[in-house]
Amino acid sequence: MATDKEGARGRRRHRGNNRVTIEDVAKEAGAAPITVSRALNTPEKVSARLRERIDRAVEALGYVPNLIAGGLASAGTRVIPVVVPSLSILTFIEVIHGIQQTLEAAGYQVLLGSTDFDLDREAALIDSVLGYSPSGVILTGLRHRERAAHRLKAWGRPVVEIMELGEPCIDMNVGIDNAGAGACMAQHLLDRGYRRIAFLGTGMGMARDYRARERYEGHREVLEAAGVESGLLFQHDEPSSYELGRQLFLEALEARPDLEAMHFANDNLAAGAILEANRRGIRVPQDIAIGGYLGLSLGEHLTPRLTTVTVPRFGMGVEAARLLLTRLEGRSLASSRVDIGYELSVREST
Amino acid sequence: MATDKEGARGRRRHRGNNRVTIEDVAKEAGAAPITVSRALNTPEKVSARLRERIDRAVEALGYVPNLIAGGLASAGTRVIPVVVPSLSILTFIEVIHGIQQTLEAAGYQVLLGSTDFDLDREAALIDSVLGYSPSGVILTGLRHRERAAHRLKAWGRPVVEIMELGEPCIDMNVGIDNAGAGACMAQHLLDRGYRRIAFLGTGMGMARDYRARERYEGHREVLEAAGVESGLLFQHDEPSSYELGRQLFLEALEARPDLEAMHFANDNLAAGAILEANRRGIRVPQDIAIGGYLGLSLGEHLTPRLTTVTVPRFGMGVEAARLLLTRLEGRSLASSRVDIGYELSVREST
DNA sequence: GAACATTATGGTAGCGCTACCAAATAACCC
DNA sequence: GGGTTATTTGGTAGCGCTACCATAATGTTC
Repeated sequence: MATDKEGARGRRRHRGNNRVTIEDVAKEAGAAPITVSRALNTPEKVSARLRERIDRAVEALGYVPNLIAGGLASAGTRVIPVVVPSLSILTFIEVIHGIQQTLEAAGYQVLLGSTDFDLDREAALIDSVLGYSPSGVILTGLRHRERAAHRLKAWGRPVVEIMELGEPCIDMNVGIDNAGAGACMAQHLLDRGYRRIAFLGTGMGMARDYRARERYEGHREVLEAAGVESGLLFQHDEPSSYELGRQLFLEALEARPDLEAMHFANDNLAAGAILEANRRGIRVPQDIAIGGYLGLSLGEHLTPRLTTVTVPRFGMGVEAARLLLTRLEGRSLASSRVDIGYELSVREST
Repeated sequence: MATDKEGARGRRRHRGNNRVTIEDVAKEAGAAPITVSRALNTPEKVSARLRERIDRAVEALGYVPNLIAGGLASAGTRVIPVVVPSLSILTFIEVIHGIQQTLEAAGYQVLLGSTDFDLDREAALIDSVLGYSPSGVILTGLRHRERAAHRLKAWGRPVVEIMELGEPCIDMNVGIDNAGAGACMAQHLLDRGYRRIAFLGTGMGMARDYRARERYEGHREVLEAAGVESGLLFQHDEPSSYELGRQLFLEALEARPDLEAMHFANDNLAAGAILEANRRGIRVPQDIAIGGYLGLSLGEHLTPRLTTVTVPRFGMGVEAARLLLTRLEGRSLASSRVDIGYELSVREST
């Protein structure tokens, strides 16, 4: 019964990809392949009776849709590439976590790409991932090669740029105001009565993390407006680490023994500094005050607890994913730009 | 001159996916699409002259291959799903980093999946990612639902199971000997002269991180063999954090004030404990010795520096990716099981 | 119950690429 | 030069699915 017409199974061309196809399910359920497709993708368009038969067939055969084929036919796989500068920076990881959790719950998969802060690699990576016909893309930052930005705009699907906020963006933008965050900590240090304040960071050349530079600019403007020495900057160009924080701390202390406060570009550096201060018996904040940026949980466990500007990294990922999903589901967007905000967490180190 | 036969461009069916296709390149270069395909995938099979013309056309038109179409035709996208239990655990992140860096250099993309330590979700996720016709798969651990393991075996492409070592594995296996690592630290603590030694961990029920349980078993056996109290176990079921380390530390101290050493299931917990000891003025290791597992860089910056069992997390990712690539490139494998090893890093906390 | 709107199913074609095989061309040998 | 063997190129078909349209079944209205 129901002999295979037109050549039968098994005459498959390529190396036996013996997976169950939609056709197998259709036969099993006594329906057309297209109807099976509908039953899976838009169940409300298939009668309950048939749908049930199809579901049973799917179950019985262990059918798993070939998303590649589906993607080719409908020009859109359920993949969202997320392109970040580095996977060794905890911040990006936490953002990715938020993105991944939100997207996976909605049936999308995250494709990971990292650029090592190189805009050319970013452009190449964008080209490459567009080859997967993704449903949308999430990028880090607002600065990209012209070619990449242009291609993404022409592409016409949802694109979210994260981490920073500004004009122009390709499509949607979720981030925080870096200059504001830098200014916020600087203002706090001033309010605390500190006057000789340094900024300590890393990779702040244009090539690497220019967001740290924006924070520095915000910091500098506040100090300048207050009529305080504003150009105290210590920086290296290696990736952030506890070790680098330690080094910056010692260097700054040696170069300017009169410093009252240190504003670190991130909590990793600040933590390295506090840990070194602990080791040397330097009292924080009595001898030197220390402020950070990020809100890593480590900060709350140091002695003294680290004063920092807390940024909802996970939340930023969730929000970016939500924006993307909203657009993918065709719902309209209240705003295509979301300021995720930050919060000054005053603790013991300042 | 060369008018478009058969209906011309622009009669494209779906929503104007106006990307440049291989056909456009072929026309531009005056060759057949299949030849363009060859020029890109197996350049050595195309004459230098033609290849150059094609390369120029690719450049001129900004052609980017549609990997979805290629994947459908040749049954294999250059995607490697990496399935881990959680993205909030630094260890997995570092492993993923190693994998990602190695695979991306070889032109593969990492597809990220997380299971939240749920084997059913893992099985569902495996089904789902197989729908992307990936070139291979990397999984965490050796324990999976029967259905998932069976499906992957039948699938016939490279599969690497990471993090732990053992039998049976689906295909290839890169990891470390957890029981051995636990025993190693226990032995060290004994060698140091400590006798009342506790193990402190988290999520060690079968459902969650059973690798920590294996370390505990290794630890216990060593203590038992030494004729020392061996069942001292403190554990919670929340995810690891500094905070949890702090709590476990205090609980253990209260329950057993006579403890001489604490063996933590990982460095996050151990660091939380040391930081709390710092805060309370409890001397480590004089009052209580503390050992960890992982080799996080934080450990080297604590006071005292943390004695730990260092595991090459990044290296494990690199090795897993290498194994996979070796198989994908058709080269033969020295061994399908790699013990990545660990190293006892004796520092100040024991 | 005829005329229409609505919903449920199926047929066909094609997404863009590459496996397979056939044809054309170049290279080589007595 | 005829015959043989490499090398280079092209034609065809189809990977598994879904967009689009056509048709069939059902419901609704007066």
